Amino acid sequence: MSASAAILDTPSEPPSLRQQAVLDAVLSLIVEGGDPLTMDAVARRASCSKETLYKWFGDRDGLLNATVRWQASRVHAGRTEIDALDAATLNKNLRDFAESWLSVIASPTSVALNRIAVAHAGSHKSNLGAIVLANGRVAIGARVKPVLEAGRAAGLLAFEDTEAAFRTFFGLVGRDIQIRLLLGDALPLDAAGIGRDAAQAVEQFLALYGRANP
Amino acid sequence: MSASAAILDTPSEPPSLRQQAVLDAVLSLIVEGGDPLTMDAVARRASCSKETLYKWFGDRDGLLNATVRWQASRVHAGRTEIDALDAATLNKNLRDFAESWLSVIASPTSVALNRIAVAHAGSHKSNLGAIVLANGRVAIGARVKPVLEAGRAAGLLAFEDTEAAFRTFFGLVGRDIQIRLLLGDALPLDAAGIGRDAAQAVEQFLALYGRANP
DNA sequence: TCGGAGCCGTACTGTACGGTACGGTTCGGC
DNA sequence: GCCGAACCGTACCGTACAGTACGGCTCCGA
Repeated sequence: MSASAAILDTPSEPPSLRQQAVLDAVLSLIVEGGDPLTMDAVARRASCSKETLYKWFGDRDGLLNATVRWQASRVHAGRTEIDALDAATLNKNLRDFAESWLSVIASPTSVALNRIAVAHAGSHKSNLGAIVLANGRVAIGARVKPVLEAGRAAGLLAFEDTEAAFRTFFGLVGRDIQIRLLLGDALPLDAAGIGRDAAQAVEQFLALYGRANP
Repeated sequence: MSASAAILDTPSEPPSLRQQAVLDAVLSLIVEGGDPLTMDAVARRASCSKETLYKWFGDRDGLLNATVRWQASRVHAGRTEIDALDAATLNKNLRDFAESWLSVIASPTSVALNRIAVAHAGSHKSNLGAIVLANGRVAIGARVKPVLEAGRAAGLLAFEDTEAAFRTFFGLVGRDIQIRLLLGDALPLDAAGIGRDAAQAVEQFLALYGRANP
């Protein structure tokens, strides 16, 4: 484990439109929470028969798997251009990453999906946790690290180990937010707050790893 | 929510020795993971009857609740003395906190218990998540913050908001570790590594918040 | 117009598990 | 030695839910 390909093994073909609708139904049920996610409930919500669910997704686990992948498939934001990196651009890029990451982990969908994956990781079989990890922490790492390295190449940052630098950044941004949300803490977090938090995290990161452009 | 008393409402009397043995059986089953925690399994492991379980703990939720509390009750480490705080002592105190916190979140017991609590927080009722939070993040906060404030009083640290400073410390120490472990990532983390990580986190924290003693 | 594929809705089966009931045993008080 | 309380082991009940079966509808291609 520990990282992996972007989408992770057993790619399978993408879901048809109807299947996407079913997966969206699953997502809506997951986010609503409350009653436990049953196949009956999914079939009812998606207006399809259970037989079809089993035909398309194999079993309950397969359905969850497909749902997590489906959600993951529409997160990946556009790649950022990184050349001619000056201090302001670096700062802005990092702030964007921080904001988008905070927005993601604070979203009800992310919280609900992570809860499912965490619970699943306990009674193992299948790799929900790995999928979530690959599309969360690992994906953002893959996008931030090139920026960090570009910053170093431009003489704006100083560090030895890119991974270590990224993990520090990750920690400064996320702090206790994700675990608190997962545990049900009602953490107030609006867009303005996220903006402020992101800016502070970047500032702190630059204080640790930045150096005046020589 | 958001913080709370040390043990959280409905204190009830402490479990008897026999009851403690039962709760330890629950813990061992939880940590072992694998098959889902059933009342039959608990009764078998603890060599007691299900009737007794229900008599003592009410229902499955009550048993989980008591288990989490029981585990929490034996974590609280001794209070540290904080007067005559010089730079070396502050450094050592923070490093101790960081190490002990990392050791906790990396322990199989913590991981398993947090998984249960996270899963529970989804389909709410009862406050497992709040209990875990109160005895984890909040408890360590309550112990670290006085040290931070003593450091500030001694002119070693500079910050406005103690809570904010602590959250930064928390983020620098924990980074992505807890979420990765919860999601089942096989993160290698031995005592030596924890020591190194803790030292680095403290160093970074002091770089952000420290100031030369005037 | 027909046949068949795909799917919906619903009814059904099997089983795992939470919770209860009860007989048998141990043990402390009298 | 006797009684009752606490508790163990096991059997039992009810239900919720994963997974299956099937009849009927729709749509498409021949």
